[in-house]
Amino acid sequence: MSTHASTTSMDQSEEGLNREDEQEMERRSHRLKLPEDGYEWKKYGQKFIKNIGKFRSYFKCQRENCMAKKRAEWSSRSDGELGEIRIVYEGVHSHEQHLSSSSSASNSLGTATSSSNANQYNLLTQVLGGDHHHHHQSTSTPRHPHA
DNA sequence: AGAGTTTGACCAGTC
DNA sequence: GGACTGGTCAAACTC
Ligand SMILES: [Zn+2]
Repeated sequence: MSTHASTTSMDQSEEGLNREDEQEMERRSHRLKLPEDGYEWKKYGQKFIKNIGKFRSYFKCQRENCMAKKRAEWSSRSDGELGEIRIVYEGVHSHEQHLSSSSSASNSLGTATSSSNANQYNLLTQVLGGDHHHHHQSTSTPRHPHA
C-alpha cells in the first residue's frame, strides 16, 4: 500500500480545494470591514473584554515614523449581527493621510486592488474567564456631538 | 514571496 | 502573594 502514487490523495500542491479548504475560505470570506479613515492600519491583536462583553481590536499605524494607534470595539453578537463599532484613536500622526475618499479605484493594470480587501478582519472569540470584582475607572465615554 | 491577518501566550498594572 | 484584566508580541496562516 503506501507507495505514494504520484500525487497521493490529499495533495493540495496547486489546485485541489477540499471541502475543508472551501469551508475555511468561505468562513474567511466573512470579515468585518471597518470604515476607512484615510490611514493605513495594521492589526496587532484582538481580545474579548468580558467586563463589557465586547470585542476589541488593536491597530497601529503602518508609518515607520508614526506611532498612532487605533482601537476598534464592538459588541459580540452570536447572531452575526454586529452592533455599532466604536473606534478610538490614540496618538497623533506625524504625516498627512494619504488614502482619501475619491480617487481610488485607478489601476492601469488590472491588479485587482479592488477596495474589496481594504479593511477586512475576522471576528473570533478569545476566552476570558472570571468575573469577581468590579473596578470603577473613568471609562471614557465619548459622546457624539449630536445624534 | 511578501505583506497583512489570525490567535495564543506573555507581560505589566492593579487589588 | 495570588488573581484578574488589558495590552502587546510573535509564530502561523492566508492571500
Ligand atoms: Zn500615522
